[in-house]
Amino acid sequence: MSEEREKATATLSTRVYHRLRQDVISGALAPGSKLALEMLRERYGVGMTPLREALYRLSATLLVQAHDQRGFRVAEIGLAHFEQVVSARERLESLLLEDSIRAGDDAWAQRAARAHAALDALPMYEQAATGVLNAEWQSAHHHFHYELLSGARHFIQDMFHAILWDHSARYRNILRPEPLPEDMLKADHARLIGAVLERDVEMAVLVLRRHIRNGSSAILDVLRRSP
Amino acid sequence: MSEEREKATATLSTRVYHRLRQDVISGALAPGSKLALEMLRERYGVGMTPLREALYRLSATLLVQAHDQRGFRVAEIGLAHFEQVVSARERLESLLLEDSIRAGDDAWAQRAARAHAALDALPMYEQAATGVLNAEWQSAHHHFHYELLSGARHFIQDMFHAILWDHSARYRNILRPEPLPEDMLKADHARLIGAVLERDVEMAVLVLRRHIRNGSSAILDVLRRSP
DNA sequence: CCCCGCAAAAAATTCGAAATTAACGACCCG
DNA sequence: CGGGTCGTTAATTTCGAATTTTTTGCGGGG
Repeated sequence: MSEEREKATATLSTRVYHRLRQDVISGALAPGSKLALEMLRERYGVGMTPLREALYRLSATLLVQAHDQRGFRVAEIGLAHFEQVVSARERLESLLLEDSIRAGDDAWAQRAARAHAALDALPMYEQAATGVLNAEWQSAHHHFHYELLSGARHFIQDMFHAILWDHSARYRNILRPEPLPEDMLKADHARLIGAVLERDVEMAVLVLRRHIRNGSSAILDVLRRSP
Repeated sequence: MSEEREKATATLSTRVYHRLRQDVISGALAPGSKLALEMLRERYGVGMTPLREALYRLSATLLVQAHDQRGFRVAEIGLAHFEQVVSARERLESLLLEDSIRAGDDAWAQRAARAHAALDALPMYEQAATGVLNAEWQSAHHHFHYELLSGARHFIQDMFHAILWDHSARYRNILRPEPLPEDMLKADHARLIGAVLERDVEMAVLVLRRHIRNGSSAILDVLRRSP
């Protein structure tokens, strides 16, 4: 696919950007920690130039902060910040879902349905007990939500959504909240795709808002317990 | 001010970023045009490194597009794109204004009132006939709208708003639509600050939405006439 | 004892050129 | 005559070192 070709022709700058982004989101690079250039150069095995280019690109998503003449730091996490991420996601995703349902054609609805089927078939946790998320499930989950909101193309708002999603994922990865009951998520997703296929905007938006809030509440608990 | 100090310690990368951004917004660098690195290096009198860093930062705001292994281009303009910018602005600014009025304290309301007074005192056009916008007025206009929406601090949404504002300004600068009647804008601004001081969310949001639509309609006309 | 200023060290920034990749055009072959 | 291939040229990307700036540690007043 086009992804393959893009990877083949990707510059070092772009490849480092993706690895760096992943390391910030996963928590491998801790919030607030200094991003010493020499250390990163070693870590990713590249020169100064692509490294700095990647860091500046990431700084535009607020996952890292750039300070003139004093380098880069991983963005801090905190209750106030996360509340804003959740609130912005709830608002933005509601609007995008509404637009999608109104403007999306049948091909879109089918893509969403397929994404739901794929997600539904996967187990959420590696082993039921541990509460460790299954990487495949995470990817399918992201894809499902992405397809849901992609019925109407929104150049800019899609970018905003991607940024907010990354920030959310970071909090989940770092704070490792109480795992959610798999049944509840499955039910949410089923209701979501159901409402979408019936073109029931009101229901779909309601379910999505609750889905976002439910998924955030355990993280908010952790943040409120230990600031 | 802190601005002064920041300028003093700003890196070349940051200074080039601001100049590049201004040149894209003003239209000095035409939509769709190729950003040849050698040409830009000459134009801004800097080396490759800060230039590329600035270009990547701008690419994160969608004002320029980066293509791996084939350089950078200024983003295209078009009707569909502008409609999305306007729609996103209307939605986002409504939400931010609502939050501002609810959460903003008296100090905020006073800042907004001062910004309005400063704006109201300035003439909108250089000379009434030409329809050329007064640069001072533009800056005061931006500042007024920024203050209006800054009653509640929103790290991420504020960034989104800044991006949308830049895109809007670019269309205005490039397409040079029929100038708006100065009286109408003055009336909009007066109603806005009035509603804010009375903490009338419903009225303020209504006026703001119409203000955005009114300001966009002449630009939409130009886009619809000549794609 | 703390604060200020002054080196020395460390870190970030920037440059110019080398290495890599895409774009262009002439040439050959079907 | 059209389509594809191979040089050649032009452009982008990358590196390593030089430059500039911040940080750190130390000694001398206040």
